[in-house]
Amino acid sequence: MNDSSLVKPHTRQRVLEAVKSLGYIPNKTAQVFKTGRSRILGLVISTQHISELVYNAGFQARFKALTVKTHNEGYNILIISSTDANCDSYFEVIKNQVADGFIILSPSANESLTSLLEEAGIPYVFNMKYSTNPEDIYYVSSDDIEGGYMAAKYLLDLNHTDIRFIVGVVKGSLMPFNVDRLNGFKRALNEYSIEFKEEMIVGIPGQMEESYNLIHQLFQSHWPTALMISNETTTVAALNYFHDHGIRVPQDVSLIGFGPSEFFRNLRPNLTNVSYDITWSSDKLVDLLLQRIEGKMVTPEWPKKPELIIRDSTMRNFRP
Amino acid sequence: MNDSSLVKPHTRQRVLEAVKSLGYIPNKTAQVFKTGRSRILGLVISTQHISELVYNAGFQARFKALTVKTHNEGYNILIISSTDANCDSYFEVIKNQVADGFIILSPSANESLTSLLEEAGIPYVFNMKYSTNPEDIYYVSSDDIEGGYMAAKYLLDLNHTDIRFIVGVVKGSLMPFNVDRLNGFKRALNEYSIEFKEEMIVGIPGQMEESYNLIHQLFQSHWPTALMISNETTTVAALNYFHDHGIRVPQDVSLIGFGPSEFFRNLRPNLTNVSYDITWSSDKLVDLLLQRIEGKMVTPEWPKKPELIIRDSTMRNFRP
DNA sequence: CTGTTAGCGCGTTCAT
DNA sequence: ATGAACGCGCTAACAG
Repeated sequence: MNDSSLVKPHTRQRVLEAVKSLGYIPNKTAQVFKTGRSRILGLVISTQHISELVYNAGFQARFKALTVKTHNEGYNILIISSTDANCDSYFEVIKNQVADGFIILSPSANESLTSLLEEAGIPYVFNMKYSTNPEDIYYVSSDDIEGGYMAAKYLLDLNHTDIRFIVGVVKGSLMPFNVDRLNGFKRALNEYSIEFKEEMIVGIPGQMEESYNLIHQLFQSHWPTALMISNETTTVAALNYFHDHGIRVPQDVSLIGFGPSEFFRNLRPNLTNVSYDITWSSDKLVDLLLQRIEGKMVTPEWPKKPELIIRDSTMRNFRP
Repeated sequence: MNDSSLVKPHTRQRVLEAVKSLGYIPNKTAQVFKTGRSRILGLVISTQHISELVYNAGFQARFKALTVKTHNEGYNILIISSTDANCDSYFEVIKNQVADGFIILSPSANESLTSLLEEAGIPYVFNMKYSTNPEDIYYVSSDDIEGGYMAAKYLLDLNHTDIRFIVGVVKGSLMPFNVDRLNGFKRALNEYSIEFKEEMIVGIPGQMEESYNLIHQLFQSHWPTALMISNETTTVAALNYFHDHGIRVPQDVSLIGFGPSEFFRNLRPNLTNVSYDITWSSDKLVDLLLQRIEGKMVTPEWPKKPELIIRDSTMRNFRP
């Protein structure tokens, strides 16, 4: 049944016939037990993350890319949702799953989780760098510093100086990739000798309603000439707010989004955006995990630079 | 370790200490093998379906609802993607997975798949009715006839008679739920003594680009006063087309969507839509499957009626 | 309450 | 080229 080359075609034929007539189905569980390989990869996500799925185009794109790649490699994905954002609880959940390895989409991974996984000998990868320890190499990051830089530089070139950078905030602190984007933003300001002010950064929770309200508050108190928005849901909320209040994009305010280009192309107006190659990074992530699991060779690569897609939501600033 | 009530607290304490000091982790695979229960539910999806994930709000909502419900019941979801649309291949994929049961999101299930699963004793449920055999009871449907009816009736009450019903077409044929919606549509026409014409039905593939182009063709040849659109992607494509060509909603054309209310609330204009309770039906679906797996009692219920959410994309027709 | 043991269904090895 | 036997790590049943 397992295509062994030691079996005569005739014998195989007879076996297969018996299988068919008896309706025999091999016990997959016993196979997994015996071989120690389930060909399942665990995808660890917080339940909160799943709840924000609608309109979170970045997650959708990553989910799709991971599923397709995993399928092509002969694996399946097990969705492992953890209610608790506490990272130690992640380990409890992870070790209780049947999987050959784990992809951890964690906004808040930490070093104790890493060491627990390492000690237990469980193969894992993270979708972003979360620690400063140079020995932590099991992640595929994107070049977020460059992303923040290129968006800001483009706006500065268009004569915008009154910019607001809207970033998602989880439990009062910035996600690591947002810290990077922010640093890129600051670097661009610095190059153009524009002083960075704290008020340029606007922290916003990722949900639609709250985003809408906070955009409202922002524009009540001060109307910037340009906006960079670090997550898709808030970008949609902002567009809706502008639509509802007759604020024209880009005439009254320029707007740059971050995320999958396809998503922004289907908005109106078409949005200028910083686009990351999520398919690429997802593929690399799975390759990295399979390397740990099956010793598959992987050529290490630098994070791919994001791309600035210029469309219809940005224009030159003429305000003083 | 398994919280047996037969063990003295003191002994348990000692065991737990040993576990900790040795770093012992139970072999989940062996547990699954021995007990025959993995607490995994397989979610069977075609790869094409996954590819259309972005903007497919109905799928996102169902995925989220299923994941949350499953998690609450102490199970995890295994994503099983099948490349082939051929249903016999589904069985091959399904029987090769470690799972206690399967949720099949198939647009094209058939009766041979059912009988294969039945014979093999594999617990399964479908997310929609796909056959006319009254013995096939393992599905949770929604009341799509009513959905089509209430949308059409609402438009007819608003004096619209020149209506187009845009429905997704897969491989040249309508999905079963679209057949139902269409029948509801016809029933409403009949009640108002409006003659049904074939041209009222416009078949469209679900993707964004094609939808956009077909909407364009439709409006080039004939401009109806109202549109009912059976899938979300096409709805977004239509809104984008109207935006790009200065067609006002609802002044120039009324529009009714089908799908999760939340999705349509975040569009501009806010869309009148027929809303199904996907959380409810997903919960019921998981309950039904768990009933088959663990003999859990389930009270059978009628499909829940959809709700017509009236918002800003529909108005009275004044054209003759 | 605690310690011992059979056996789940495979893949693998070894003898024929 | 084929058949027989072993054992993976755990749970459950049973003896003590």
